Amino acid sequence: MKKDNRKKATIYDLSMLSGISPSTVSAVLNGTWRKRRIKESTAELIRDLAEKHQYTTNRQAQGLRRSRSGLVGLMLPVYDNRYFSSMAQTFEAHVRQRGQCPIVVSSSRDPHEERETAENLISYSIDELFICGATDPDGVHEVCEAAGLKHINIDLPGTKSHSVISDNYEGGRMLTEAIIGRFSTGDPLSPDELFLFGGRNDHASRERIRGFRDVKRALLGADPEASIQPTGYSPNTARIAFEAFFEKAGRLPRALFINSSINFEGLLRFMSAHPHETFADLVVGCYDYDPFGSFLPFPVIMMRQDVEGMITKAFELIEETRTPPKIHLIRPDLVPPRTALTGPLDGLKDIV
Amino acid sequence: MKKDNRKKATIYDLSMLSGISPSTVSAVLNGTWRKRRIKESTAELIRDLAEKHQYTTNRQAQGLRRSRSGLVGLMLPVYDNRYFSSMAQTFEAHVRQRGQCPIVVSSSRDPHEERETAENLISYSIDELFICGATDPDGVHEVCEAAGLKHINIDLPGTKSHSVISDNYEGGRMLTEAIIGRFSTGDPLSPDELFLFGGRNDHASRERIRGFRDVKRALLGADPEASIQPTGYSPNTARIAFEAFFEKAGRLPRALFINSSINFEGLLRFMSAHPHETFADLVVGCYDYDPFGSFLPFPVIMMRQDVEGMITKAFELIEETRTPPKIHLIRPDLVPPRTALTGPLDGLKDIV
DNA sequence: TTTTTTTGCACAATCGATGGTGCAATCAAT
DNA sequence: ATTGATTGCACCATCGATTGTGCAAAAAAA
Repeated sequence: MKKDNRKKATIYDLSMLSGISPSTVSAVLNGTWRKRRIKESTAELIRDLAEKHQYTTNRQAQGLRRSRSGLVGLMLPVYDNRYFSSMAQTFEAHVRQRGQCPIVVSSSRDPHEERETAENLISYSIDELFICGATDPDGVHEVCEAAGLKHINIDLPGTKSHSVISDNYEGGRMLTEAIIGRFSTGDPLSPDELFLFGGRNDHASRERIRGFRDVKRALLGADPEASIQPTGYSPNTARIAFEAFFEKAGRLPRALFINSSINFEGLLRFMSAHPHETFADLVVGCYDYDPFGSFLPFPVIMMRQDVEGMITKAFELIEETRTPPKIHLIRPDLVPPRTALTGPLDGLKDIV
Repeated sequence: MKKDNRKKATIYDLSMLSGISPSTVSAVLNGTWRKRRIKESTAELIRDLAEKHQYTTNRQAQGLRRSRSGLVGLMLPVYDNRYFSSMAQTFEAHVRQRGQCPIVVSSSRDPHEERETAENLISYSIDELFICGATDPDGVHEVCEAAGLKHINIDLPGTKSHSVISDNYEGGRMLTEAIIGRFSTGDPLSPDELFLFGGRNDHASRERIRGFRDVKRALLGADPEASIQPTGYSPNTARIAFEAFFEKAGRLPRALFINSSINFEGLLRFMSAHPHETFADLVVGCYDYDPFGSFLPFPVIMMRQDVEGMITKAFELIEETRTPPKIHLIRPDLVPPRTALTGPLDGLKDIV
């Protein structure tokens, strides 16, 4: 059945076998054959032959010729948390639906690696690049621009191309309000009992902090400078910050605004070193949603960023290259404690 | 500074500009120039020119010529849980360290999509394929074999190529023992109070179930057939199973062996519909580790599969194509409740 | 000085698919 | 029967990089 195993059949093989020219074979197999006035019967013949020999087009060659590869890139800071992994999952679904091939890579929040990654993807002639959570979106923009590659920022905005991001200010407000709302009027929260941990000096953090402060001042009347503790996006630096606070104050604040689920993992590390009682009256608000995080032994309010909405909008906006760069805000959703939301996985078939 | 923006420089451009032949330019830029006896000064000249014009090699062309692309593929069932996302994260680190480009795609546990995905990746001339958690690894093997592509199974084994998987039997045993161990001799667990939920009829589930039953019989003296409830790998089918059980029995079992963190999400969904008290005396053992899952309000014992170990072994074994297919077992680790382990993210720099 | 060896590079074919162009053969119109 | 239009396909250059081969010029050996 199989002729020469090992090596894939090419249009030249099919050409030899059928006595039809390679260009005609190509036209039949890539769908442009009607335009080229190829006979139906000829097309039929070639299609059968292709099927029989399990022909698949060599995309490297195709990409070289067409100078587009069918690859669509997503650059992520990291994979390993539910926000970014659902980003990858959602992105992939969209790309595949368009008949293209998703290629997801991470760049570790390192501006230099971000540029290198972009260069690297470009060398594969990807057709579009979605830049998610980049530390230096404008740097990546330069690289894309120089290569004439369509691109768009997600999660963290740039100034030189369109961006689709969460409405972090509103999200910060909503989350802060919700945290404060957990405390009864009989036992109200004082301004120095609500702290924000995590994040760094990026657009998202700044906006969330702005929302946090505005609401805090409005509802609690004050907002001591010390109540903001940016720790970067790493579990460990967050853990250290919690430990330091605990060391100094003898306890955790009653209420915490945690700037990302990654930082929340820092709290977990802290928790593992301290008894349950330490968290008896704790209320946590966390930016980012994690289903397991929502069910911890203390109330955890989470902000679910609308990943589906962001990706959808990004696919629209990436086509629009003429208008000046704008930032498109997508509203995140407040998730009350003990809530298990459905996610991108729910779209899949259940096979038992 | 920039000459002709928009289009990337090629070796032909550099050739024109320098008056040196394309082949020499190519040799210099791909490192084979010593072998070709190119003068050091010529090489220098070309390298400078390349730098100045931001030359990067067109990998499509290179791949076409060399018939290898520098792409290494990882096929995942899904992204969106901590097991698979850490798999992606770890895989990516390994591939990049080898100077290649990772390309991660998911295939939704659908045998047909698995094959199509493999075909698709092959059409991009990927150099190797890591097949993770495939429903039909042997089907994918066929496709790879026909294309002469090196490949290896991870997480779920095939019979036709090497496989690196968790020691699911031992893992199942360890987890079951640990669950039973949580119950004091004063209030021992009876055989009909320990149930296994989740998974399906795949190698991993079968082995875990085998371990579960062996330990259960040994320690509890019996193992009613009904205590195994495979639900497939979806949160929702698991939720339904928990609801059904609760409906019938009026309560949950005191002890649960949950076959994957995905199924654990089904328990979360169940939890959100029931008050805290329902889970007051629950003990859960979950195959897969999720840091947040480890801190739920009841004791959760988790099995952390050694992703780093599996990937490392897989990279070794994928080279070994002569020996008959073997299954390599990697021992997973038992994670006690309230434990926050470090993960692949901890390797990254902390930038604040 | 002549012959041999080495150095340094250019030439051209090739990887597989694409698409502009050209040209017979068939068919229709005059 | 002649001209003109249409059909059906083959030819060939091209995308950018790689690599086997060939051949002058320079250096070394005779």
